[in-house]
Amino acid sequence: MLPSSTVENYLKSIYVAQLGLDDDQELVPMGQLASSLDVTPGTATTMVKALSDSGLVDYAPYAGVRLTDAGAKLAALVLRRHRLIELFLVQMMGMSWTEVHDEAENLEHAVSDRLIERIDELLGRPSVDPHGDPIPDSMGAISRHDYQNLLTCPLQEPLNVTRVIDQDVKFLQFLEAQNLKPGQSIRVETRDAIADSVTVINAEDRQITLGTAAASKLLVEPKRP
Amino acid sequence: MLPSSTVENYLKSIYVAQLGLDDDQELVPMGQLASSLDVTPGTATTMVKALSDSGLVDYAPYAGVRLTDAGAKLAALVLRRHRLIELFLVQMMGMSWTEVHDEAENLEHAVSDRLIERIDELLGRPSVDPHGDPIPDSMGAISRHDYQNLLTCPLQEPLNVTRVIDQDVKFLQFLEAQNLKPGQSIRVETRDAIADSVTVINAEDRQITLGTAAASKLLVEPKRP
DNA sequence: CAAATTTTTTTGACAAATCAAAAAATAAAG
DNA sequence: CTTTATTTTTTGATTTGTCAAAAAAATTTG
Repeated sequence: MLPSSTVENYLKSIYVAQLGLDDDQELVPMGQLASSLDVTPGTATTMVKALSDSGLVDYAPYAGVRLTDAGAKLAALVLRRHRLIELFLVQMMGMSWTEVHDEAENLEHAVSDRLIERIDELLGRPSVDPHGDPIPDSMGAISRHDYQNLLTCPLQEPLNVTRVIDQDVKFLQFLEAQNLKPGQSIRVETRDAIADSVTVINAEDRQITLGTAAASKLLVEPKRP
Repeated sequence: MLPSSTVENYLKSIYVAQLGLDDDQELVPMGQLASSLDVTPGTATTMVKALSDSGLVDYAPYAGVRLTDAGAKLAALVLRRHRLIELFLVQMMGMSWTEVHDEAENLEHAVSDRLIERIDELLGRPSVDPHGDPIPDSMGAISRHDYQNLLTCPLQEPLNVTRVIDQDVKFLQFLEAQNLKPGQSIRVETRDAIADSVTVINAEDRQITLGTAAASKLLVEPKRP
C-alpha cells in the first residue's frame, strides 16, 4: 500500500532529525519528532508504533525512533520530490527561493513518479535545491557533504555560501537582501563568543553582523577548493 | 475553513453532473453522484448532508442535490485548477494529453492560488484545456459553448473537433491515432441509426467508424464559422 | 539517593470518510 | 392500485489521525 502524506511527513521528519543527530545518539527522541511535526507527543507515539508495525521504523519505548532501510529509502524519495519541486518552482516557474518551501510541502505528496522524472530531466538531473540541500537520486541515495558553518570556518578567507539550514521565509528574505544566498561569495571577518556574534563581509564589501544561532545556519566552503 | 480534497471532489462531481443534466431536471440523483465518485450511495448521502450544513449544496432527500452559488464557485475553481494543470503539463512539461488527467486529479488539491496564477500567466490566460474543456476564470465564471456532437452535427461538411467528453486513456489514445484530437479537421460521412454507427473522414481522408456512444463524446463546430 | 521535574506513554474521546447491510421511500409493472 | 423492483436513507462499524489529560517511566536536582 502506498504511504499517506501523514506517513510521508513522519518519515521525512525522522530522516531529517537523524541527519542532525549528534554522533553519539542514534535515536530521535519522541518529543523532538512531535514538535517538528507540530503534534502532541501522544500522537507521535501512536503513529510511530504504527510505522514500526509497518516495518518503516525501529521504535524503542522511552528511548526514541530510527528509520529502517525501507523507511529511509521512502523518506529520501519524499525529500527528492520536495527538493526537485523547489528547484523547479524557482528555475522554471520563476518563483522566489524564499517561498517555494511551503508550496513544495504540499506538492511533494501529489506528484507522480512520472512527473518527477520529467522534472528531473528538464532540470538536468540537479544535485542540490535552491537552498543548497542535496537531492537524493531516484534510488534514494543522497550525497553527504560535510560543509562548515560560519562558526567553524576559517576567518578572513574567501568562502562560498553553499547551503542554508532554515526554511523561514523572513530569514531567507533577509539573506537575499544581504547577498548571503547560496552561491554568493563572502568572508568571515570576526567572531565574538562573548557578544554571541559573527561579522561577515558580502560580495559588495558590506559588513553584516549575525547572532551565532543564525550564523550556524549558513554553510560554506572555501572558495575555489 | 478550507475544503478537504474529498469535499472538493464532491463539489466537482456535482458541478460536472449538473452541466450534463437534461434541461427538465435540476437535481443530481444521489446514485449518479455516488457512482461518479466511486463510493457507496450511503456514503454520498452522509457527505451531501454535511455539504448542505456547510451551505455548499441544496439537498432534497430522495430527490437529489444541487450546488449553491458558494458551492458552484468553489467547484469552478477546482475545475480551473484541474484544467490549467492539464494544459500546463502538456504545454510546458511535454506530457501527453492522454495521460494528464490523472496527474491533474491529484495536483488540483495541492497547488496554491499563487502557483495557479503563475501557471495561468505563463500559459497566456488560456480558455480551454487539452481536451477542449473550458477553463473557468479566477472568479469561477465559465464560458458555455453549445457545441454539437457527431450525432447532431450536419453531414458532409467540414468540421473542427473542439472537445472530447471522456478522460479514458485508451479512448484518447485511439482518437490521437485516428487524427481525431481537438483542433483537427474532420467530416461526418454517414450515420446509420440501425447499425448504431457513424463514419467520419479525418484530415488524411481516412475513414473511421465509431459507435454512437463514442461519437457522442466528440464535440465539433463548423469549420470557419 | 530521595524529591522534583521532564519526557513519554496510555487512555478515552473525537472528527472525517468510508462500507455493508437493513429499513424506508419512490418508481415501475402488471 | 397493489405488487415488485429500484433508489435512497439509516444504522452500526471501521480506519486514520488527532487531542487532552492521567499515569508511568526516566532524568535531573538538591
